[in-house]
Amino acid sequence: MISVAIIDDHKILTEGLVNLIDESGIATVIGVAHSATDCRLSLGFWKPDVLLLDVGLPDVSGVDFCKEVKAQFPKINVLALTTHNEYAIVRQMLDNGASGYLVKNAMADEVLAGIEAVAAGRTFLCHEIDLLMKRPSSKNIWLSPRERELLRLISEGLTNGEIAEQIFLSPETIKGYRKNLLLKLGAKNTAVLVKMAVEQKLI
Amino acid sequence: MISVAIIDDHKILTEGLVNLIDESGIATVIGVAHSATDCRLSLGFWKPDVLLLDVGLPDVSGVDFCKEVKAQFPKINVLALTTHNEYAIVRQMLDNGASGYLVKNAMADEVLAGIEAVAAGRTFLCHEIDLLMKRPSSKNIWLSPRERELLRLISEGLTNGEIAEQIFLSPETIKGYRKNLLLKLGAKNTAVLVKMAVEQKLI
DNA sequence: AATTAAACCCCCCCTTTGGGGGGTAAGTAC
DNA sequence: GTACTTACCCCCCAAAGGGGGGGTTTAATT
Repeated sequence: MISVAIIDDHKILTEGLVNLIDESGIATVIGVAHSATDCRLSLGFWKPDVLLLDVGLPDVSGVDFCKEVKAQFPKINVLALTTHNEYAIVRQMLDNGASGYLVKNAMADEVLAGIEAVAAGRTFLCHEIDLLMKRPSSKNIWLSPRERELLRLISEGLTNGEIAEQIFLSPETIKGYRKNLLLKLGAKNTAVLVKMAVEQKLI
Repeated sequence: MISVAIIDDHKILTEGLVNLIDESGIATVIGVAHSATDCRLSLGFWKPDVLLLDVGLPDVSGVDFCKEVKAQFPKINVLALTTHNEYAIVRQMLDNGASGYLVKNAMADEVLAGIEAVAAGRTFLCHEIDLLMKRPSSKNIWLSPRERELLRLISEGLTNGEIAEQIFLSPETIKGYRKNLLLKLGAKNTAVLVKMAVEQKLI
């Protein structure tokens, strides 16, 4: 029997999930938390095989929390369960050690299949995310850490000069990054750049 | 007994909701749809007292769908149930005829209280949204239709000249709107303006 | 009926920033 | 060895944005 812990702030959803999993016969829910803080207190005690993790937690980002969990309990297999279907989020979760990724409108059987797969040490992506990750790479934008930092500063409204001051570079270098970001994202100008950054959760 | 229809693409959530409502004794679920298209086909037949409506539907915006439903079936009381906690979304839903608004991490009893209230013709906001709507109005930004249109065009990367051409105004007028938007949203420049627009769902 | 508020529209001047076009070069990961 | 990241530099001009100044129409409040 696979032991599962759930962390999600949507109480109605977790209730449904507990039912679904407990009645499946393949797994059993040994704990539910509604925030990362709650979870931290109990996780070491629960020691679940699989952790169903929402990305939109109220207190910390699920992306960061995944990293934290994997660092502390490498044996726990994290299965992301979220509404986000953006490449950047999936990619970050997987990079941070998640074993699988489900979108919340997935079918119930995909949840069970995902739990089984990650418990067995395999990776699992639900159908929608599998398609997403296999798209032509031109649509799946990935930025270097430095580029993400620049994009964040640009989105906050800093000018090239202000950014240069803040990260100790020449304004000309910042300009270079800016050009590159526009090119990479295919954005016409800063407005589109920022829109894409927020919409695609690049920052 | 209050009759309730649910429209939400998160299948696990709807299952939980059906249980919750049916077991409450105050209401009964007479139909579930996973998209607006599905719902349109059945709504006239179901004729529910209350429609639990998700805003993030896969096919159309819940905001638009609410308007559509209220136009066709004014007697159905729409209760929004969604993850969005942005002022602009709540405001639009209420303007489009919704009787209540719940965020998805609300407690189960708030869902039932909401159903009871809107079925009785009252309006209902869950605690979190009630607080949100009562914030000092400086934090709850509301734009005129024209301003929203301008903001949309700016976010799409059009220059003042291009916008002027498209909506048959002088570029100077566009400039005026731009200034006003920056002032109204307290944004330093276009980058911040666009970021706020996307994050606060103003467009 | 008069006032007010808000949305809506237009014009001037001026400075800073953004963005298009070229480059170069070190470090490191595959 | 070659591809990627990070880092830096030049010129040029169109656009954004800060500061003024006008004005109309429409709806609500007094």
